[in-house]
Amino acid sequence: MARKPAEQTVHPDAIIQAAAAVFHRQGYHGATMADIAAEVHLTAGSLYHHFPSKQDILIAVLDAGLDQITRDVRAVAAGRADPAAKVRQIVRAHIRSVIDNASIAAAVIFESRALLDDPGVRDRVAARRDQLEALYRGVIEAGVAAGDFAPVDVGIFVKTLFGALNWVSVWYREGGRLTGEQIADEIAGTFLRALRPDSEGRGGTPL
Amino acid sequence: MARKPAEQTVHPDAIIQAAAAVFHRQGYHGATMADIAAEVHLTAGSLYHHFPSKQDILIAVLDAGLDQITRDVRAVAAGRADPAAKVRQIVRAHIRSVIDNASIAAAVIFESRALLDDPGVRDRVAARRDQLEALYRGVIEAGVAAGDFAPVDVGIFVKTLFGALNWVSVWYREGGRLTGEQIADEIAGTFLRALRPDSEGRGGTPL
DNA sequence: TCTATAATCAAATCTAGATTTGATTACTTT
DNA sequence: AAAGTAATCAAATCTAGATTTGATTATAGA
Repeated sequence: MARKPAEQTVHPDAIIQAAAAVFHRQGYHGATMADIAAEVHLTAGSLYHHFPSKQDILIAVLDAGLDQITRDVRAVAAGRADPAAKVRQIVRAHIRSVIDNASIAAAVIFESRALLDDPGVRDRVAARRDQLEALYRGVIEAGVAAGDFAPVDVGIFVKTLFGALNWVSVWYREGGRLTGEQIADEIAGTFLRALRPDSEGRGGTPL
Repeated sequence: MARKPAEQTVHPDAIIQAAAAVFHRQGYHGATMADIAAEVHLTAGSLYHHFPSKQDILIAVLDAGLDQITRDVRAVAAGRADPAAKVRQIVRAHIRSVIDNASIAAAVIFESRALLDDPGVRDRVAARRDQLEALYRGVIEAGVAAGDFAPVDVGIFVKTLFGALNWVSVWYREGGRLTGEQIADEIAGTFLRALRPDSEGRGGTPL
């Protein structure tokens, strides 16, 4: 009783998307292979033809999410806009990423913990996160060094920014009061104001 | 083969603490009743003498966490310091709460999702979160109304602040470069700078 | 067309782990 | 000290759900 020829063959990416959606809805542990399979009209067993295990599906989801955001942020960081513009662009990119791929982003943020046991995987994901954080740090440091930004504690500032941006995936709802763009601008504004050099300017090149 | 008389009788709070620690380490679903029991030198079955189910233990953990932070924040919000001082105090209280009870705080932030199914519980926890958020909102709104703060979008601002503060529980490590107090001050500083009324002051009572 | 391979499915395995059960013993009360 | 209650334990239940297994069939390539 087998079925489904070529046109119905499922692409791995479709499974990743489907899994992310189910993880988002029910959490990694709350998601069964059958749930994920149903999303792409397969049976649980068939998933093993595409991925060796449930955990590997999660890993694929996380990789996809980190790939995407890292690519976007890296592009901004590498550009030659001034620091303030870069911060604005990064915030936009981050939020766009969180909103456009809400499920995958949520997985990166909330489900990485599910891999806490496997040290190999855990470390790889952690490393990728650190790498992303480093991009942010670079931009802020450059701004501080140039005197464009107030002399904040860059480590704390970046983590603060990260938390605020990631948290968007917790509360953002399609069709809410503001668009993603507006939210991004509002948040970017908040952090850019926080970075304005002190008016009681002593030190740093004045604007 | 039973044991352990009075002195070894376990207080429910001890179980809550122990469970929070295990949840923190392994996540709710990754934590077994045996793990939690071991933490307080009991066997899995004995836990049922104190809590009707694993889920009820999680609920108790979440309640404890929300109780604590809500109490602290409410005290600040109700006080009559000026808005800026209140913001600083709230940030301190929130971070102290996150750091002093890292496990419980992490549970509130990350494991609430484990209750997504049970609508009754989910809604109750959500309501308590909203209630906490409302306290923050009130303080910011008062400051904006008084002209002490720039006219930010309060809804977004509060969520941004929330995200930043909660995220501390993700990265904070005992014995790190900065103390909790220092971290709180740095973060409070960031948000207070973001709230400074525009220097190009038009409208609002100048400082 | 014949054959190998890929993609599926239904049904069987297997296991971890939550919850129950039935003692057992310590403490408290009378 | 007898009786009742609270707190434990070890061992048994039970079930969900990940993973395996053994067919089955469509499509591609020879």
